[in-house]
Amino acid sequence: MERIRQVMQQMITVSDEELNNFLSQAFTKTFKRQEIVSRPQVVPNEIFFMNKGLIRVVIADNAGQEHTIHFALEDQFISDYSNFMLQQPSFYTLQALEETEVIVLPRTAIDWGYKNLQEGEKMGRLIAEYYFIYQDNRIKNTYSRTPKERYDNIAAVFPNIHNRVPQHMIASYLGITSVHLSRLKKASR
Amino acid sequence: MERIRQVMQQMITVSDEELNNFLSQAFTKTFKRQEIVSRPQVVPNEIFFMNKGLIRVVIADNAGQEHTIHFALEDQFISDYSNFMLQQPSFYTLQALEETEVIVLPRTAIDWGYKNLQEGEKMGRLIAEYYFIYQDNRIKNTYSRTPKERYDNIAAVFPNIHNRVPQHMIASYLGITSVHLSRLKKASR
DNA sequence: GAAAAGTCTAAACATTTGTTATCGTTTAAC
DNA sequence: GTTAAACGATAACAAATGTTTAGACTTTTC
Repeated sequence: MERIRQVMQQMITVSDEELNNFLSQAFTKTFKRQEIVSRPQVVPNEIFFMNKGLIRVVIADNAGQEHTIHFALEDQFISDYSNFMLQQPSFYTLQALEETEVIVLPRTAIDWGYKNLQEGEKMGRLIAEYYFIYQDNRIKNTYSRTPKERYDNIAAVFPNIHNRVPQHMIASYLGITSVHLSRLKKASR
Repeated sequence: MERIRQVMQQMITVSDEELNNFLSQAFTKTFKRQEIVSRPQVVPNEIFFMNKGLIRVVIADNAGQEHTIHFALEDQFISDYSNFMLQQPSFYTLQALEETEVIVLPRTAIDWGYKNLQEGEKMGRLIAEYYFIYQDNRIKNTYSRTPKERYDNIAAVFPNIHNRVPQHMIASYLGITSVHLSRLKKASR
C-alpha cells in the first residue's frame, strides 16, 4: 500500500497513524485479464485504487451496444463514483483489461475517513474536484474538437494507451466506429 | 441573499453568524439580456450564484464556431469552475440570455469559507460532487442515448427550457445543428 | 507450436448529419 | 406601433459516418 500512501500524502496533510488506521480498513484484490471488476445494477459500495493494471469502464445503450467511456490507470481511483455517492445501482461495467491489482476502499472506510481524518473532507473535495476537471475537459473537447484531434491527443490523457488497449476500444471512447477511426488515420497519412 | 442562505443551509450545518460573515464578502450584480458575464482568456476569480435569470455557457472551436455547453438556472452556482480552481484563463463565455441577477462570490470569500466555516470543506466537497454527478450523467447520456432521446428529456435537466431558450441553442447543446433538430422533431410526428 | 480468437484495414454501399438558401412567422428594439 | 432582427421549418444537395463483409496479420490459449 505504498503508492496510495504517497498519493494521499500529496493531496492532504495526514499523519502516519491516521494513514495506518485508514488503510487498515482497506484490502488488496487482483483480477485476471478480461475479468469483471464491477457489474451494473448493483449499488457500488467500494472505491478502488489502481495499484497495477488497467480497467475500462463500459456502458450499454438501449440497443445493447457497449461503449467504452473511460480507462483507469495506475495510481488512480476508480468507481462508479456517482452511484457510489447516490447509493443507487450502477449503470457501468468495470472490466480489467490486464492482470490488475487494486486496493479496495469500502464505503465504511471512506465514511470513516471523512469523519476521522483531520483533512478527510478536504481530500474528498480534492478528489471530486480533480475528476470534475477531468470531466469538464472532456466535455469541452467533445464540443470543440474533432474525433481525429481527440485521437491525436489521447495519449496525453491516457499515457501509453496505444500499447495497452485495442484500437476499437479507443474508437468507442471517441464515440466513433473502429472502421471510421481507421479511415481517419489513413486520411492523415 | 435569501435563496443562497437556504441553499447553503440545505447543504451543511451553518450558523446565522457564519452565514452573515460569509455573505458580507459577497455582492449582487445584474446583467441585461445578451450581456457577457464572463469572458474567455481571463482567469475566473468568482463564482456566481443565480438569483434570477438564465446564463448560457459557450465555447468556441478552432473554426470559431460557438457551442452552447450549459445553461445555468435560478438557485444554481455557475462559473468556469475548472479554471477557477486551476487559476488559469477560461475557455468559456458566460452570457446572460435574460435579465439576470447574480450573487458574486469572489475567490477571497470562497477561500475564507473553506478555512473558517465549520463545514466549509464539506460544502466544497458537496458542490464538487453535485456537479460531478451532473457531468457524469451527461457523459453517460451522450454515449448511450441519441440526440433525439436527449432532446425529449432535456426539460428534466433544465426545467422550462423550451420557453426560455431558442431551439438552435438547445440543438447546439445536443451537439447537432438546428436544421437537424428540426428534422428529428418532424420525423417523430 | 497449432488452432482459435481477436485485431486492423479496406472497399462498397447505406444512412445520418451538415450546409446553404428561402420563406413565413415571431420577437425585440427604438 | 413600426421596423429590423431573430427564429423555426423545409428542401436540395454535399459531406461525414455507419454497416457489412472480406482478408491478412497478430495474439492468446491450450
